[in-house]
Amino acid sequence: MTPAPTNAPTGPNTPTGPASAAELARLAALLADPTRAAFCLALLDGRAWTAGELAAYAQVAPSTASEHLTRLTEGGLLAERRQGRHRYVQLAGPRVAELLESLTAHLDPPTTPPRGLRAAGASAALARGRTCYDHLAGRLGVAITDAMTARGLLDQDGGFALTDAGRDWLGDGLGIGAAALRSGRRPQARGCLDWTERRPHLAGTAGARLCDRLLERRWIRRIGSGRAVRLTPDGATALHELLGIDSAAAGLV
Amino acid sequence: MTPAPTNAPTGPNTPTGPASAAELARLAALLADPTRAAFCLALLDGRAWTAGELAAYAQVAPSTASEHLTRLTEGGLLAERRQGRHRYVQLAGPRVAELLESLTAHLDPPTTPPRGLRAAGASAALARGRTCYDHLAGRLGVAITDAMTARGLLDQDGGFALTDAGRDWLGDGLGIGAAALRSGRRPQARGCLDWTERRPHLAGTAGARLCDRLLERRWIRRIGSGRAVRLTPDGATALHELLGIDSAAAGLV
DNA sequence: GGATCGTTTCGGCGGCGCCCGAAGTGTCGC
DNA sequence: GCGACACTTCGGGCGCCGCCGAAACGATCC
Repeated sequence: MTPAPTNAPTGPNTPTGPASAAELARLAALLADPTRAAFCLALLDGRAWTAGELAAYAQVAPSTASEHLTRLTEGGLLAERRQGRHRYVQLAGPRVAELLESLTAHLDPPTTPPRGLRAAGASAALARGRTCYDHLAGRLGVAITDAMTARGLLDQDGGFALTDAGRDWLGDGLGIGAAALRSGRRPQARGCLDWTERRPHLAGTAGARLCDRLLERRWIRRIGSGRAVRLTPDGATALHELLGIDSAAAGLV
Repeated sequence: MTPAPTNAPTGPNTPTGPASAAELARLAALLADPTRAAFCLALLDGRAWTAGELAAYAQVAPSTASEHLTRLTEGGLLAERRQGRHRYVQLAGPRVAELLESLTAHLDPPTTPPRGLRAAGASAALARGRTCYDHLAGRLGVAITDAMTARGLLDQDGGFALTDAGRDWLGDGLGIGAAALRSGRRPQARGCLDWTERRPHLAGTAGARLCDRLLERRWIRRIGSGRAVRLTPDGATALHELLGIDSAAAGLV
């Protein structure tokens, strides 16, 4: 007995669904081109790039890059700021960064390690620690997240949320008050899946403030102009005192 | 003084980034076609559709639908099951559903209300209550989420997580034990943004088990063959007893 | 003022991909 | 067995889109 198909053709292609298929397709099409995708991934470092930089990065003519940037901006994924003869663009906001994370998290295989000494060194630095839009990722981000969870500051069992103890810890230990954690509709804590570790690390406003604070206190520092960060000696001491993290054992240095 | 652009062209288009731009583009391209997007949105009801149903739904020839389904399946978004002369397809898993949610949540305007009596009636039923892949959405889903939060069963302040009280409540009140909530890497609680309410509702394994249980106990029932569900009189009573929800006032009936 | 640089607009080329109809394969009902 | 049905494969047509180079524009530097 094969059951006859019973699903109702509830509606046509036109806007009957949760959102019109046309809109979804239009959004997806923005990222469906390798060059535009490369732009967005580059901009995941959270900073503003000029049109020319992106063109060079993706190896296309400036005119081509210009057209792509216009599409991405009009599509709401990018925000632009004209300054003199430069066109600075960056991701339109945390929500766009989250969207890109969701998508990249679905890319099946962790990419194979790069060849070459220089590339390998840069890759290793990125794996140790980096920014992911506005929060920390890499082994550093995961280590902090794990330590916070182990100390009952973060709850990963029931989802991904700061505990009351976690909020106190951010306030007392790092001076990140409740006000700094409130920011519109953005969640305070959110899990962001890491592409090197394949494990979640702290994102949301708490993750962003934490990253800000660590940079302010010079516990971490940016390496060159990229998204990689390294732990300073002061930072290693502080993480040990605050969270009991052994930075050498965790492979953070 | 205009600062000179300082971002380093850290690498070419090739796989230097978090994930190769080509892979991201390939994934996005799967959803960049209106017909494929319509398929995926239809499949967000969590059930299996036949190829013919989807073709009729999206108003394309069977041959066209067949090709699209092959691409979506090979791309990892859909899972298929051949049964006799039918090809049943459904979303490949909760992660794909989450991906689609992330994308649809980014579609700017809540779609304008549909014209026509029949369409308006169906739309109103969907707004009252429906399934979203494997959990509850619409006013019903939001009302349950809000009530759980108000009663301290769910923590939305620090993120989105079940509290200890919440786990007890699921176990004692609904017979959903800790074992049922554990399911690989999937989070127990997760916020899913609603397209009608623009507010989060409970997803994750807890949301899925909760939906299962409500269907089992006949507290909710599917309307026809779509994704809309309605609250039964027994269900209204139970929700009032368990969560203090006034279903009439909440617009659930 | 003129030269330079970053960016934009335009034309044109090439290719991919979406679509359909027609024909073919396998399954089910009689 | 034969027809009906669901689906798939194949060719071919059409349109869109990404790419570039050339030329125009505006800001900056000298």
